[in-house]
Amino acid sequence: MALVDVPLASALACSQMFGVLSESTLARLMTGTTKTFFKRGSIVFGRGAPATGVHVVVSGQLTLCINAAQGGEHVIEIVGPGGCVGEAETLTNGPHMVTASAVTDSQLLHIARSTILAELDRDPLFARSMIRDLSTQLYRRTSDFGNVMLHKATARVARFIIDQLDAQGAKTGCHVQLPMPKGLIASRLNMTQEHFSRTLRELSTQGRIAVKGGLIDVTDEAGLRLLAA
Amino acid sequence: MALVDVPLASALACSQMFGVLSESTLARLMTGTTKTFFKRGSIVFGRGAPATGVHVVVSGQLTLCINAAQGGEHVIEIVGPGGCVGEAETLTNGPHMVTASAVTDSQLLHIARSTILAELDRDPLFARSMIRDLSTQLYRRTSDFGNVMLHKATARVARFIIDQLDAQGAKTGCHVQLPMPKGLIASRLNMTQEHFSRTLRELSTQGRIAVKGGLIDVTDEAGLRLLAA
DNA sequence: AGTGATCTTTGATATATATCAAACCGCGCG
DNA sequence: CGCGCGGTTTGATATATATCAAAGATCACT
Repeated sequence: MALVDVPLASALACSQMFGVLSESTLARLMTGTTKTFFKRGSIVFGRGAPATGVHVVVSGQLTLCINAAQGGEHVIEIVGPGGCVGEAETLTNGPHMVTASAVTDSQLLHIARSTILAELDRDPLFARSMIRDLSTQLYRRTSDFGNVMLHKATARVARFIIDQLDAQGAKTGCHVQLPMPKGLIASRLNMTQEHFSRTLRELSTQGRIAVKGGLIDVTDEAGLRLLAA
Repeated sequence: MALVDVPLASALACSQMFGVLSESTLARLMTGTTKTFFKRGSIVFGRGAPATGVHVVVSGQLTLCINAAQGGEHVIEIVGPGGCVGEAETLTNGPHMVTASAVTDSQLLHIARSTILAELDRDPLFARSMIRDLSTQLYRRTSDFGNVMLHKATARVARFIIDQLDAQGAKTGCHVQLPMPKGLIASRLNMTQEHFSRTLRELSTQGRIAVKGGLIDVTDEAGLRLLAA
């Protein structure tokens, strides 16, 4: 698990949001950027804290959890390399509504709020990039919301597997590697891990998938897609 | 229910998003703006349709619904005067994921996609305004999402009433006027209208509220806030 | 290889919420 | 005035999902 020490600029450049920016913009952004490292399980920022800026994931994985006063907590998003967290809070200057934590050891970049704001005013291209990023996130969040409201657990699980299949591409054939512990995925799908486990079993007795640990074999993709719709 | 025929510019200017813009920006935006009117129950845009631009609500009310293949449908947002819909889809150029329909007769403005895009490039202030709007929406959507995932129906109802109370301000004392038929509110809270009805009754036997038709009397605000947390 | 610690499965049970069916109400309209 | 109709309430029942408890599996680390 050795972490390659990627230079700041190229690390920024391979994220969705910052990849398209000009050299000079990147240079100015780097002024307010610091490298940070979080060990697996540690908290990047907590609910209620003021947003200090945007975090970019260079390596590792973060979860965004929303947590109730009474200890309950739910994963609402899983962010991998190239992803950003904290944009909305940084821009509205509201407190964080979610807690971000590192699922695995993670290398992040932190870009200070003031740097972001200054650069938004300076570079229209950056503003456009931010607009694109926010729109995409809003679109996805809305889609997730609808998915949870509208579909039953089985359908949500089917959809999740299909999404993973599409995301991991044809390179794996019909195998899907679950990107994190099942408990977290369950939470992301708004169900308990017990229920998730049972649902997986149900799908496999139906012959749609075969589960071996964190590896899922999709044996009836069409049927699964049907369930997911 | 006579609709006042407000001039375009002042209509635009009283929306959150466009209110801060300069005269000249507004003038250019108006070039691509048309007034539209939708009768109660009619559809402004449907799921799957390409986004043609942004709609601004001048008067009336819209619902944004997400609908399943199997006919199920859920309100995810209620938009009143001054609000905007369709930004995310217009900007990502993806198809609409939600269906917008008029709950009451509604006067809208439609600003064409190309006009929006052109003006974003031209006026940094407009870009900033858009960024603020998107961030706010993302923040709110996330909050709603968390609310649905994390809290039980009673808590969601309590929260809704509290939100309405805060929104309608001190001017009404502790009365809240429900902004639309209970069935739609129930859907917005991700529950059936029957369940909503029962929950309201439960809250009222607990002495926290008193319901008379669409008017709710908050008799124990503190207790309600506690439930909502 | 052994050994905790974490993750996962399984079973029994409780609870929240949906569904179906019918009655009820307020209200515009003939 | 009565009639019909959308919206609301109520009751009985079904289903989905959570909770609690314990056993089992997996995996990092010694």
